[in-house]
Amino acid sequence: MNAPVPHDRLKPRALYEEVAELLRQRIFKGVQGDMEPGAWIDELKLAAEYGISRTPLREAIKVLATEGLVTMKLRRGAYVTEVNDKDLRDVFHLMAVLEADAAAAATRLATDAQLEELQALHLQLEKSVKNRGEFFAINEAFHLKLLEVANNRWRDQMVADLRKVMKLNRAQSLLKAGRIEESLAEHRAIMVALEQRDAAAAQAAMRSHIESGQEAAA
Amino acid sequence: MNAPVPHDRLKPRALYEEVAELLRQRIFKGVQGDMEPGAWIDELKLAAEYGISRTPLREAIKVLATEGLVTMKLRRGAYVTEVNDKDLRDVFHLMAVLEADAAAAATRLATDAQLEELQALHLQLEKSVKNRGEFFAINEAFHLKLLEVANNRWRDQMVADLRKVMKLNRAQSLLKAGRIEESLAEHRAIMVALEQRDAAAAQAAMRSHIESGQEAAA
DNA sequence: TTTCGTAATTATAAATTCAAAATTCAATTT
DNA sequence: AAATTGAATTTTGAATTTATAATTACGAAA
Repeated sequence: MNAPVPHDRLKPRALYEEVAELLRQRIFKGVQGDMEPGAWIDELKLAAEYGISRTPLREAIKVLATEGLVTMKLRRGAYVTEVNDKDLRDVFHLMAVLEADAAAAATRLATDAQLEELQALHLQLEKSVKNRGEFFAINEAFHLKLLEVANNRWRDQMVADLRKVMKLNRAQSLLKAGRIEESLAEHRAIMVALEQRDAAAAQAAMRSHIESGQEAAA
Repeated sequence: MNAPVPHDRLKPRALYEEVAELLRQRIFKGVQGDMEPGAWIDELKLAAEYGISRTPLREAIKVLATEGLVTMKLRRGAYVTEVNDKDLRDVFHLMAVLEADAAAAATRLATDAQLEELQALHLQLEKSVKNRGEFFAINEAFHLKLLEVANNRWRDQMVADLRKVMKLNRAQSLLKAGRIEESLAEHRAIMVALEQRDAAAAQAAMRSHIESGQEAAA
């Protein structure tokens, strides 16, 4: 009856999404040989390697193309877009601009309850200094919450795209010692500005927070 | 066997790109009945209508999904994202933030030659007040040139995506009389700030310029 | 020897086919 | 009569096949 499935796998996400994620990692981790910046993408080879057909692979490639990670040439295929240090700086800069704008918007839009939620997350963050993994998780939750309060789904999408690039590239966990305390201090400044509903201060604090993170990652 | 030859010549772009553009227009022009916000997308029907197979159609849908115009549900298909007035305001706001940032960056990065190019475009703009179509074309060229000078391809891509939404939605050509003169004055302010290499002034001028355009389009 | 043209090879784009999942409708049971 | 389960239909997701375009190589002619 039900013949044993040769390779049964839990598939929560769509296959092309999965593949897109794998490709992003290969691009940014820089698997030497193939998938390095400027290299043409061999559809057949990759499809064979992942054990899938070309269809979901091509769908994934098109998604990456709209994200700017690969460049498509008509009837020629796709090649990995070159992502150098300048690109990374540019991405960080946009992240700073967008999140700073979100912080400013949040000073106007946040309800008292939402401010308390942010405050609660901040307190959790203060308490998780020892646990690095937890710190990063809560940190991300804080930023996501702030974006939610700022209430602009188009900005959310943009930040998410930028985050994909940043998160995969490098570091993030390579933060030097002392950076966590710095980061906490910056978060405190952001919280103060939010609670005083000082848009300019919140914007400035968030911007310098992200730019500090950039330096720490370099 | 069946050789109806639906489309004969002139295919400069990829089919899925073409289809993506058609779908964008249908979404924003608001073809009543199908493709209105919230409506599920019938792949078979659309593919038949355009005389293509489902493959390029689905590729186009995925592109639109990463642009935020449609939302994909796993194993359920895609539906047209709802784009209401708030969305439009949000998009305009982000446009203002990003272009203002570009203007600020341009004050630092522009070479003298580039400033002259911008000045030349601005003069063309001044001279095209009578011809509305020409005015919009040169205006767009000016903004694109500024982005080029600001030199951040990730921002370019974001602005391009936002522009797609704005351009298709409506208005833009529905500018009320007198708006052109206003717009010119704002452009003059931007040019002055650029030539004085005053980042803050350029940023503020561009931001108010875009926000004025928003009001005019409302 | 070099250049232009044509043919062959290779890879991508699109269409068709196949499979899997979800929704709907009907039937049976409580 | 209502609710739940199961089967059938509909629709999406993936694989395979077919067609088309581009590049390269080979040959002939200048």
